[in-house]
Amino acid sequence: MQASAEHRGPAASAAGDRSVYRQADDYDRGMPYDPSAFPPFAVTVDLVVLTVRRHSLCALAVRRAEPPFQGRWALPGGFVKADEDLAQAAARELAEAAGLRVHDPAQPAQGGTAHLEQLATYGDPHRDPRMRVVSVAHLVLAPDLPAPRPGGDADRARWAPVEELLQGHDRDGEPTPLAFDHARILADGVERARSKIEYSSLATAFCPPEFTVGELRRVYEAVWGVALDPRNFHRKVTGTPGFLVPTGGTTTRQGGRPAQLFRAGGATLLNPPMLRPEV
Amino acid sequence: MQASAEHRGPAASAAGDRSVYRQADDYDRGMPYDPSAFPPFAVTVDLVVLTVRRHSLCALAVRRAEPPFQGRWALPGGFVKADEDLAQAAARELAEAAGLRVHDPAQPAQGGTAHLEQLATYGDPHRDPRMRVVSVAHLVLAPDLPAPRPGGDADRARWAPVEELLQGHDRDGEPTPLAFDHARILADGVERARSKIEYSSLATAFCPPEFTVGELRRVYEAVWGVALDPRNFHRKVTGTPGFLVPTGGTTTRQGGRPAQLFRAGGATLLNPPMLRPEV
DNA sequence: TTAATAGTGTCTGTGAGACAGTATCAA
DNA sequence: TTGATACTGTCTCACAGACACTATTAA
Repeated sequence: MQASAEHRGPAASAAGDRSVYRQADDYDRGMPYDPSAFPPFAVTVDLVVLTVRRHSLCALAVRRAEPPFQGRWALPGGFVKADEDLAQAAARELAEAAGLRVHDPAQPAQGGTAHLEQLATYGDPHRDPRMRVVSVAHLVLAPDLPAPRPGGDADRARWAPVEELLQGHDRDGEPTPLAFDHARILADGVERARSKIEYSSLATAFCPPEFTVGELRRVYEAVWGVALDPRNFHRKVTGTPGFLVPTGGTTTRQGGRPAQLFRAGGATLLNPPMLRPEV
Repeated sequence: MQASAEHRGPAASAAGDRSVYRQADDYDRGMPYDPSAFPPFAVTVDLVVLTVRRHSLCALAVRRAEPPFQGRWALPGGFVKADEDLAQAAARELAEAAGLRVHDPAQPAQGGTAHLEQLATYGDPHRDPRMRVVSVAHLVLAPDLPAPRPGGDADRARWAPVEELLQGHDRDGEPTPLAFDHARILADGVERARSKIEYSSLATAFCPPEFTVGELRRVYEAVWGVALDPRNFHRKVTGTPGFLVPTGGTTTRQGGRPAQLFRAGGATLLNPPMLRPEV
C-alpha cells in the first residue's frame, strides 16, 4: 500500500527555486513549446475513506515512513500517473491502500464495493514543504470490512474515529495530529458525507449488501452523531419509493424480533430528504 | 484579459513523450530529488461565471485566438502561478477576464462583488490535445454588470445564455460549441448553482446591493427556468430569519406599487430550504 | 380608468416529530 | 419470565401550494 505522495523522497524544493523556470506568460505569448515554460506541479490524489465501525464514523489513516511528518498519521494517497484520469488514480490508490473496489457509478451499491466521488482540490503553495503539490482529494464511503486489515501491516494503517483524527489526539490523550493539511481535507470529507446522506441514498454505501432498517438507522446515527427515533425512521425509509427493496429474507443478527432484509433500491436522490435533527 | 490556459502556445505534446520522464515510483522509493521524477502537469483554473441578464441565466464565454479550437468559444481561465493559491489564481483570472472583485467570504454579498467557490477538477489525460493539463474549475456568481463590457473587446468575450452554450448553437442555429470539455464544466457549474440557491442565500449574489423581493424572485425563476408564485415566494423569503434585511427604502423601478428594498442578511444557510418546483 | 407589481390572509394537504402500543425473537 | 429489537398507528404542528383579496404606483 502507499501513503500520500507527499510522504517520500528527499526534502529538496522545486517551487522555491523559480528562477530556473520560464514564466507561464511566455507560453501564453506563443513562444516555442518547452516543458519548463509553465510552473511545474506534482498532482496527487488523497483519499478520505470513511466507514462505520462499532457505532462510530471512522477514517482510514496510514503512518508516514519518511520525512517530513515522519511517523505521523496521514490520509492514503499517491501520484497521478501520466496516462491516468483522476478518478482512475483514486480507484487505484484505494485498491492499493484498502483492497477496496469501486461501484459502477451507474448501479446502486453492490456488495463489498465502495462509493467514490471527487471531494475538492487543495493547492496551497506551501502545503508540502518540499515542492508544489496539488492534491485532488476524493471521498470514499465503504462498508465495514471484517477481514481485509489494510495491507496486512496493521501498524502502518488503521481505522480511527474521525473525532480522534480531527482533534489531534486519541482517547488516552496521546497526540495523533494528521500530516500536512489532511485534517482540513478529512473535515471537508466528513462534512460532505454528513450532508450527502440527507438527500441521497448514499448511506447504503456504508452497509453490507443486505441490511435491516435498524442497521441503516445506526449508520445515520453514527455519521451524524445523533439518536434517531426508530419508529419515525422506519416509517420514513420504507415509505420513500426506490430507497429500499425487500429481499424477502430476515435476520436476527441484531437480537430481538427478526428484521426484514433490504437491498439498496434504484433511487439515488431522496425527495423529501432525510432531516438531520438539531436544526 | 486571458482565455483558458489551453488556448495558447504551439501544439507540441509533452504527455505524449513520456519516455523522457522517470516514473513517479522512483520518487516513491526515495531516490534523490529530480524535478522530472514525477509526471509533469500544467495546472490551470477555469471559470464558470454566471449572471442573470434579461430574465435568463448567462455565462461568460471568451473566443479562442489560437489553436486548438481556434475561433471557438471557451470558458475564461489561465495558469496557476508558482506562488499562488488556487482561489487566488481564480480571483486574479476573474479580475482580468471580467473586471470583477470577489466577496470577502466572511461577509454576505457586498455591492458589485462576486461570490467565488471551487467547483471541481478536470484531469482527463486527453482533455487538452497538446499536453497534460489539470484544470481546477471555479464557480462565480455575479450581479448583472451594466457597464463593464468584459475587456472592452466585445468581440472576444460575451455573456451567452447557458442553454445556448450547452446546446452548442445559438437561437439562429449557428453552431457555437465550447472548446475542450468546457461544456461539461459549464453544465456542472450550472447544476451546482441551481441546487445551491435552494438551501443557501447565494441567490442574492446575482442581485445588486439593494434589491426587491420581486427582483430576487426573478433570479430564482431565471436560474431554475420556472415560474414561482409571487405571493408564496414573498411570504417565504420575508419569513426566513436572517435572509433579507430591509433597508427602509423603496423603489418603483419594476413598475407598479413601490416595493421595499432589502440587503442580503447574515444567514448563509436557509432552513427550511427554498423548494424547487416540478418534484 | 387600466395595467402592472407589491403585499396580506386563508384554506388544505403533506409530512416530520412525539409517543402509545403490539409482535417476535434470545437468554 | 425479562429484555431486546421490529413494526404499526395516531395525534399535532409546521409549512408549502393554491388562490382570493387589497394597496399603490404609472400611463
